[in-house]
Amino acid sequence: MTSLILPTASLSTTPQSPVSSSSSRIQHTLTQRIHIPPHIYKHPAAILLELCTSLQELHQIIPLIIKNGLYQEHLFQTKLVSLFCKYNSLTEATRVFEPIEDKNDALYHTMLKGYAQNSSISDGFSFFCRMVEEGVRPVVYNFTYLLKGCGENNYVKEGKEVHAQVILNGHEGDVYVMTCVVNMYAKCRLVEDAYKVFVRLPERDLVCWNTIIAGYAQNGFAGRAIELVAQMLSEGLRPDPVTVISILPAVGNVGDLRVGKAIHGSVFKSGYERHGNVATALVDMYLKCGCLSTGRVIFDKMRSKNVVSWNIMIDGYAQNGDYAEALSLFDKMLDNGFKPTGVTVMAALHACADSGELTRGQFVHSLVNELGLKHDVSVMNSLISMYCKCKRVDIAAEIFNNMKEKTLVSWNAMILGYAQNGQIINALNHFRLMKVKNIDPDSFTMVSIIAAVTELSVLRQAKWVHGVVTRTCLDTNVFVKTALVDMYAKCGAITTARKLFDLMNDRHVTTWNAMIDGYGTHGYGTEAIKLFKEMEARDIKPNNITFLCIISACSHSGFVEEGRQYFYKMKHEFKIEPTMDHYGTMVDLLGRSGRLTEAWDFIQDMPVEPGINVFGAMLGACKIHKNVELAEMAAGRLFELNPNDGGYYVLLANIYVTASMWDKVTEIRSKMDERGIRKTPGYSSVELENEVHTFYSGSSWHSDSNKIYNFLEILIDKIKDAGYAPATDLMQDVEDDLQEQMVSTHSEKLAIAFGLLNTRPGTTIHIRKNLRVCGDCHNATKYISLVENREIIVRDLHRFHHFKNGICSCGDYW
DNA sequence: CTAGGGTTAG
Repeated sequence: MTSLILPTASLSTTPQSPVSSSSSRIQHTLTQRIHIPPHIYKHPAAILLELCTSLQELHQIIPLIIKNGLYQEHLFQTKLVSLFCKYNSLTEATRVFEPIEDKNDALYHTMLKGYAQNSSISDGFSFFCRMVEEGVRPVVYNFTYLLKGCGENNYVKEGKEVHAQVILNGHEGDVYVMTCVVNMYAKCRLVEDAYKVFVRLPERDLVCWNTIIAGYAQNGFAGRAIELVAQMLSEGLRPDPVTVISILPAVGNVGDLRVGKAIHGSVFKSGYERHGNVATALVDMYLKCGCLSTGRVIFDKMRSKNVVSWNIMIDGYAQNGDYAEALSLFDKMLDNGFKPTGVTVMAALHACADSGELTRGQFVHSLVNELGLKHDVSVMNSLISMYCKCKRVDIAAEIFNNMKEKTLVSWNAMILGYAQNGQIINALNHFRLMKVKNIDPDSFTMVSIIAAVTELSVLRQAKWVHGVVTRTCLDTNVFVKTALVDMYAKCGAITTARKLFDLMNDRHVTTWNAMIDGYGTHGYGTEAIKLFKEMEARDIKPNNITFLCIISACSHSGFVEEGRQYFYKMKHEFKIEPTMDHYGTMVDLLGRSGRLTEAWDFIQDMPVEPGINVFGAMLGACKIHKNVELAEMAAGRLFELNPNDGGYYVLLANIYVTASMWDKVTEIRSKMDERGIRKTPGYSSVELENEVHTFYSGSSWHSDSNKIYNFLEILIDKIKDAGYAPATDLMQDVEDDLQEQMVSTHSEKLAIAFGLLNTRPGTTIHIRKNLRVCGDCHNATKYISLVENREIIVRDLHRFHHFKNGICSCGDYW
């Protein structure tokens, strides 16, 4: 970095010594003034250079220059340096530049421009220093290149240095270079410093006003930018298209439709709406303000749409969830012969991902290769996300592994993909791999990792990830903290979750949702309602998820009236349209409490076609309350919608079992055999010493199998003495004692026995089950918690059961 | 060589 420091002493004296003392310099100055004869500047080679458009063409022209003996001419040398710089070939430019013996000022200035625009900032600075040392006096526009480079690369220290040099060289009053200084500070996010320079300018023209306005707009100070536009108007300056294009994105970002419309009006009056980029900026503003149709009208009217206009429109639809329209517009863009850019492809992939359109996603993927966007990391990251969202983590992983240049975003996309597709081990392994490769995680990484651990629901891992978050200082991020609250709640540590929640001073709606849902799934309905009321008291606006959580919490606690009120409140007070999940939860609320006909009527009154989850909730309620008639009706509709889910067949069969309708049971079982539908095998897992042990019903593969079965036998005798009666009414043609033996080896019981055997007395046992806990196991676990004096927390498919002193937090209501 | 400001984004 020291090479970037400018030679202040020699420079500051430059204004006082207009001509360098070196004698060769005097000669150079003289040659510069030599008149260039027309046979040189009108030579066909000179004209060809003027028309040159690419590096290849330039290479073809050079032999012509040499053949005609023009290579030594200053005009050609300068032009060659300039063109090589323009086509990004700095090595060739220096190859022309260095051997020249009598370099004139123009040559130095050209070379400097090349370094400043195409190379690293330090190269630009080094060359500047060299130029000064070799006696060339810097001219004012030399500083503009350097300032631009500082701004683009966030080089604050160097930028300030150039600012000082500009003043030392007496250019303080030059509005051109001072505008560059203003721009440099604004680009370095020091917009207040930019403003200080701006206000001290002796004269302020439209361009420098535009610069400071854009500066505030780009740094997130939309209001201030709008204010400055007003001030500019009051000083008698009329905005031009650049002013409009600078201010509109800021207006869009804050969603100030009123100001946006006012600008639209003035644009219309001045006739700027014919300016393609102004129209594009207007479309963008309307889309960001959520006015899709207005944006579309302007877009459709545009005569000269460019790629950016298409990109904005496509992305606007994708962002607003209208994936079909986004993709149809993408097709239209291709039909109109536009070449998609990386941004287009990312918007299209976003639409494919969120609508699960794998086939179209793969089509876009093929375009990526055709368009030569394979080396655009952002595009590749979008491909990874698309494949993950479309559940093809395998393809995503292949892309990820083949990427030469991975960014943090690539890692985040891959880890999130693994976490969301249940590949927890892969997610954690990639997190470890990141560390090996010395890539520091950010808040996005941590949210994904926390989600993965939440899926595991192992308290030990939860504490580990919490530790990582603290050590990496990412525990200040709201999203990370919210994920932690959710994680602790889902790991059964509801008290820890609440402690973290209370420690937060910057909660997001999702934070409240996580906590309310945590209470709900643990059966703490009263706490959930209390929290909702606190939200209201603090004027925090609930969203549709909040209502889903609170109604579900009411359902789990049997608060039917309260649940109904929240549903009403959501629709009428908060004007939130219920989703299918809300309807499902309402059916669950009514059905669970025994109001079966009411639940059925609720389904009939739904304004939309009921989905699978709605009939699923109905069927579940029929199982609890033993209603065969309604169960058959719900199941009929359910099998029409989803004929291949084994779980619902088993549920109906069990309803028949309870009603002793054995012929119906046989009928269902043979139907399942016919259609090749199988029940998901149930399993329970328990964590021990950093290892997760999984048990299936009646399984004996565990190395401690004998010990577990012996212990379980003693345990069941013990709870029988306490009053436990095993369920023996589950099958028709099986003897009671055999049935008892079958239920006694359910996976939950094996996992609990294993947990008790391997933990110290008094330790809480955490069990995870992939299905809903069965009635007999629920009953047995209550007794076990009593006789063993242990707290047992079972997380099943839908909720948590906290067993303590012979009772369960669900109040036998699940 | 002969200067300064603007639009889309995971």
